[in-house]
Amino acid sequence: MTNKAGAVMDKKHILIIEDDLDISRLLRLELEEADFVVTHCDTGMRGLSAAREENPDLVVLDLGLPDLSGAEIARRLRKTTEIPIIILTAKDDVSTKVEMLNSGADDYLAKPFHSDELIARINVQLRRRSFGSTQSVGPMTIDPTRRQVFWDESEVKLSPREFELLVYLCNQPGRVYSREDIEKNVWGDELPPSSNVVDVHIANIRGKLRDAGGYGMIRTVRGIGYAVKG
Amino acid sequence: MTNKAGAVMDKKHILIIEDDLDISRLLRLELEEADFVVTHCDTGMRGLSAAREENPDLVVLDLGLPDLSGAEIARRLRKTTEIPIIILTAKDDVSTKVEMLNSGADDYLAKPFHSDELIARINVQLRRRSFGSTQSVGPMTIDPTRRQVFWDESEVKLSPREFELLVYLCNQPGRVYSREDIEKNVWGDELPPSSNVVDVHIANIRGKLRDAGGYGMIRTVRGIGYAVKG
DNA sequence: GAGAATTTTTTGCAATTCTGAAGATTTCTT
DNA sequence: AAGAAATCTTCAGAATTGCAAAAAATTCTC
Repeated sequence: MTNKAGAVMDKKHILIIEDDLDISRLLRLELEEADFVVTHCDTGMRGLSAAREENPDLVVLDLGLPDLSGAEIARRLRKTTEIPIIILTAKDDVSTKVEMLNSGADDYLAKPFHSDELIARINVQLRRRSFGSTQSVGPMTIDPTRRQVFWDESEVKLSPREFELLVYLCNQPGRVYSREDIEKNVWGDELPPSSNVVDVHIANIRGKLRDAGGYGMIRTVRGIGYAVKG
Repeated sequence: MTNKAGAVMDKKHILIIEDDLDISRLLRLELEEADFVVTHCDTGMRGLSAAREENPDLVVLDLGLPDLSGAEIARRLRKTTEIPIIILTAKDDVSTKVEMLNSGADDYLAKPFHSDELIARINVQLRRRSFGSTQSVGPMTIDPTRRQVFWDESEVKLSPREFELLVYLCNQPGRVYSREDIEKNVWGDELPPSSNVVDVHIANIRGKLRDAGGYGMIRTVRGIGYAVKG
């Protein structure tokens, strides 16, 4: 998944529920290669609790697990969440497909499959959901689709520029962005040569975060620019 | 374009873009059997304009049309709408699949296919996007089949545009939709560059909701657009 | 085709946000 | 510790954006 300059994009988390270790190991490699974070469970029960606890962005579910049927898992996942589910299986008959899709699965891929296709289908599902899931930096949470920032539970209301600036800095928490970088990416190309807009906005963001109880989230790097805690 | 106020509209509308008449005729039968309303176009250009005018709920797109490539059609559809697209084709190679899915298609089915599977996959797409039956956002209830909105128990009478706009915002409660998104998806055809129709309609909806006792349902996000509480 | 309802555009106003300058403060260097 | 450089704070005018009311245009209904 490529990344345009300025966009917040953390890695998506995929949960694999699969009892065949050879396949799961291979899948993990392929998906990590494609820049996903991967968790693996080898039974349905463990998968269900993992889905609840880790809140993945998508579940890849193998049919034919030892403890629970795939349809059962899909239905129980659907009851509590809307996490997209992609079924993976050796069975390729229409009735199974239809049953699974009606049980709440979002896609169905028969083995043997090509990992490029799986990745493309994963991306389709992720594309459809919230365009950027919430990102957390310490106790601060940024939700790009809602355009909201929270410190712990309380909302920090930012102006449009302030929001974009903070999102930009959170692109890579810890990384120091120069004023030049910030001006180019948050303001565009045309700013007067000696303007302190960036500084002023940083100060305003700090002020608003402080009102909500947040200290020391943005670090000044003298002579260079700013960075958020990483 | 959209249905007139009061018209019963519970059947979903599918647009088939397919140049092979045998297949399209068969598809129409199967889909109508499954209780969909079906429109058919035999070229890409006609398909694109039909998609714009008729605002279907889903597009079934055949690859290998005489005038435009499937990827081109998918991309152009995606530019203006979020209508789900299912690709239908004789080609079954991975690279084509990946290309199409990356072009904005939501699913891909290789011929020969079983119509039950196609219908199941259509339902998966529709399930995600629209609320078949009534949907509630807080004390507000939307009944798409009756085209009615309620605040608690009392009906809020909205004009067609107002209704469409509210339904669009309720697609993903909480998500901020830009004015551009809203214009493209609710109005479709290009509006004059500096029109504030969206704002005016939002104001009208707010007014009508307020008359029924509903406050703060639509949030303004300065510089971007609007979102319903979620 | 007249009148009503709806949609769109226009206009003016109010509120928010952005910006640049100037002075105060902090940090760094020697 | 003093001087220099960088950064922070403050604030008022400018620019942008959203809102409301009403007029104009369009569409629908009878």
